[in-house]
Amino acid sequence: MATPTPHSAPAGGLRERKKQRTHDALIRAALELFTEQGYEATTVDEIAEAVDVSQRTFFRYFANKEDVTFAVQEMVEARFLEELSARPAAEAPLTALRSAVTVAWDDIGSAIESVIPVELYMRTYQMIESTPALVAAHLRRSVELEAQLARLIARRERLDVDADPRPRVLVAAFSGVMRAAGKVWSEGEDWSVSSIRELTMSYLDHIGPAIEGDWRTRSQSQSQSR
Amino acid sequence: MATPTPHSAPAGGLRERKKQRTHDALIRAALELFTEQGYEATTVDEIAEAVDVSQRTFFRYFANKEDVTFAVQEMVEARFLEELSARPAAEAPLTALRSAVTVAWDDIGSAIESVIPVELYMRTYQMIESTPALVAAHLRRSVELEAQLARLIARRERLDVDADPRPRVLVAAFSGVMRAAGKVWSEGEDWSVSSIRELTMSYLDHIGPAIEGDWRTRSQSQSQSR
DNA sequence: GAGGATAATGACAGCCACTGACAGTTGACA
DNA sequence: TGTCAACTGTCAGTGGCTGTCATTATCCTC
Repeated sequence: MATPTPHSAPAGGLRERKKQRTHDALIRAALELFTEQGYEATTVDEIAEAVDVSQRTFFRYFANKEDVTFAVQEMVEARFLEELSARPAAEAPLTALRSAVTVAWDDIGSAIESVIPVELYMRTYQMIESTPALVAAHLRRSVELEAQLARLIARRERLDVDADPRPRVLVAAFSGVMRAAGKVWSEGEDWSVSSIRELTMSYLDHIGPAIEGDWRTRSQSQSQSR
Repeated sequence: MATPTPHSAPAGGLRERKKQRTHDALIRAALELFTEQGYEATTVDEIAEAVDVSQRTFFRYFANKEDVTFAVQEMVEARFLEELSARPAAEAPLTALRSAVTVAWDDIGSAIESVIPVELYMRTYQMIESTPALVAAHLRRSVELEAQLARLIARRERLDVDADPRPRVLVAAFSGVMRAAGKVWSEGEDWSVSSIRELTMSYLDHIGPAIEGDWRTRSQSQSQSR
């Protein structure tokens, strides 16, 4: 269903291209169905049928129902990691993380547009946050990402991840804050990219001050009422 | 299998006690089987059979296979929350969290001994950390706990969780650090309670300093090589 | 451009987690 | 002791996921 529209000539032979098309079509169909009628209410058979392949074929492309849900997310993460690696060594660790996030959000469109529209990605994100089974999967994936981040940060700072706990500690705090921002965004009403971008940034700004002890001298905090 | 040994007279009538016994027996059987032969390699039928009830009955006690895995964990968390609520208002937020953790670890025995030996709990913890499906579930549960913690902290500090991001940010960072410690412990060789207790404390000590920028002036860090 | 090697797919059977429905059993309590 | 309500077992069925094998489609070589 729907013309695949091969933008620029995709690499590889016919076999390769066909595979890519089925792969992307499965993602599109799955996310469309998930966001419309819910994750659990959608069966793998439905997805397969929408793309006109057998259920068995679906499982040859994706190890399980969860995997197809996070396929796009994975592309975004790859972009983020790439950007982080490219940050100048002079930047402080937290600053580098923050900058990489900024860049990742800024060109999310170009990173995924060949597969799905950004708007569907945003809707998917919201659906994930409101589906317990997917929240769990999302978190597990985050933890795996954290491990990579910690290694990257450690390398930048010429530290040994196993000998010095600081990279892991920083990354854990960073990720926690990112998740908190994502959750608040998903419960809000502004589903735009800029919205989550701004929210993320402001949350990151609190990471330092929030550790200190005397909160009774209320210094800042913008209203985040939902 | 095995005598249930009702220590002190458990409350309620016979029906109540019988239910409690089945409940605990299912947990024991499940954790024993999981830690011996692996989570995925153990079927619900096996667990039910070990306790001599039908599979259907298992699902009347636990919503799913995951739930039985975390039943004990839940008791420990309840203990932790209780302790946090009891901390004096004068303590700084992070200090209160840290103290509550200390206490929780200190009397973990008394909290769970009526159901399983601490040693089995420790083995279960390791199994969870090395089983992807359970890691995911564990994380989702952590997030739910975080929400409660944030509310508690906000109350202590007389803040509105929805208006001021700091409680959530602090708790996110705290939880991230706790998880990092738990993971490192599970990959190590010392399976004792004191071991994870110490590791947790030392990780928490890094939460402040790790945020700062200049890591090249290596100040501390004990060897955590595995 | 025919034909064999190889990769992708479909069809089918089967396992396991989980659920709904209904009937049988057992503890609670008048 | 009899009645009610709670608890349990049995059975049938759904959906995620896997192994196997025959079939189809692309690729590559001559």
